[in-house]
Amino acid sequence: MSASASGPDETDASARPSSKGERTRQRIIDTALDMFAERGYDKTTMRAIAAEAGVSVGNAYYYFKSKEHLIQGFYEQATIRHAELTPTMLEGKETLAERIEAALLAWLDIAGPYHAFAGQFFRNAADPSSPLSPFSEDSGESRDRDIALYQEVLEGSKTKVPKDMADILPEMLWLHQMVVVLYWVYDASPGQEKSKELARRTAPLAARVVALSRLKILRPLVKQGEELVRDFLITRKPA
Amino acid sequence: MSASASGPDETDASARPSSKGERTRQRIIDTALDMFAERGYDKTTMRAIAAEAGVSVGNAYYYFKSKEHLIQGFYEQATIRHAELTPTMLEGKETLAERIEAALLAWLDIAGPYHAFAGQFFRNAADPSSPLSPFSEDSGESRDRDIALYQEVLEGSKTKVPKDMADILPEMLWLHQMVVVLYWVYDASPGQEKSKELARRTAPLAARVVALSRLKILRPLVKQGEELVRDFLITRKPA
DNA sequence: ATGCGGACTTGAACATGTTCAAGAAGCTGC
DNA sequence: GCAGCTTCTTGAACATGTTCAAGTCCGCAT
Repeated sequence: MSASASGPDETDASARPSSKGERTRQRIIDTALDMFAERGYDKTTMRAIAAEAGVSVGNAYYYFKSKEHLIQGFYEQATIRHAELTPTMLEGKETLAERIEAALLAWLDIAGPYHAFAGQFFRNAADPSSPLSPFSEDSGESRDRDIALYQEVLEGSKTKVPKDMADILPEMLWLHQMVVVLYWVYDASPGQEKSKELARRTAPLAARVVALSRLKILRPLVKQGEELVRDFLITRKPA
Repeated sequence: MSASASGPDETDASARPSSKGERTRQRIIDTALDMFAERGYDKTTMRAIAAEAGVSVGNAYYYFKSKEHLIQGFYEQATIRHAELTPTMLEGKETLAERIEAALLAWLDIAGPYHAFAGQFFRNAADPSSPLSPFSEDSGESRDRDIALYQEVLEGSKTKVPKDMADILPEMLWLHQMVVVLYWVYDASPGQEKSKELARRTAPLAARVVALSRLKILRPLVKQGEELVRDFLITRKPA
């Protein structure tokens, strides 16, 4: 939409992997993420990032529309690593509960080092008008990658899933993860242990809910819930 | 905690209703909220607020630690009006579903005019380190007022509530409201009609869940869910 | 090689949230 | 009324995200 005439193609970060510009871009974002992790988001000024990366302030803005946009790198990196790490952790896990737990804990492990600045990160992500919101279109790629991961979580398990729920379930498990992430962001316990405990305790609950959803008495409820999710959550345009 | 030596008592906004300072404070926040509603949060500069309110910039900072803190006024005002408006709308409503719906719609009505800047508001509220977060201690008063309101919603209905759930239910309904609010913040439909529809459709679902929670098959699930909420959500210190 | 067009880079200038040292105004006990 | 204390007010100075007009560099067609 606002991909104005100037500036490199921002939607495809891996355009020409080693053109001069691409290297500069990489250097800037690497520096930025390092500094964010080290001193926090707010304490890291654009001037400092530029200086450390050996470019001018204006140059940083040539590649990233705003300071917020630098954060998108974090989100992207995190979901990629999540997608890499989870399958390993899923091996040998057969029950749905175990698998959900594994996926959640994998996320917490990956995000752990960034907890210190997660709050500031999250503040920006929560602004719907920001391209960083997990619900925004710009984050679609990262989000879809993460949702697909939960499809794997489901498919490998022995739990039978009602047909009509099958295709909204990954999205719901992703939502479950978002809730855990939300809690994590607010979690002040040492090492964010409480978040891990939350993951360990909600995972079997979620699995049980899935299993129970087949009960006859619950059918109407489940049906309505399913329609609700379909109407309000899944707003993918027809490809 | 950070209530430093200088500055007026910020925790009790209604200290001395008509002292000079209190009037100035009031003038500033009224002006600010008006301007926020009119041109949005980011577009409203502290300088503009100060000018419009007829004070200096520094003076605004004497009463409000930061621009963000001006928003707390919004949250506070909203919950107060919510508490005022809802009882009227509850009159004559007997089913739990109707009552939940009424409470939700009341909130949406009140917040409606501020939707334009709700995103920016929300961004700040989502930062856990910000005193504005609905989960933060500073917002406790407003939040508790809102939770208490859901107690009323419950008490007036004919639905029987399992004993052990009775005292966590208001908190859960408040959470339900938070979800609707979250959706509302992201809602781009004209007049935020979709949010209202969401309220209308989730209200009966919530009510039904409450009713079904008495089923024997669901007892263990409900029990665990209840403990979960108790352990992770309700962190009130012993009075 | 030369020149041209676009990709890339610069840093000063700007806008705006925030701080602070200084002062004005109001109050209280004498 | 006055001294002294607190509350309140000021506006200039500062920090930092962002913009922009002007350059520099690079690859390619001629």
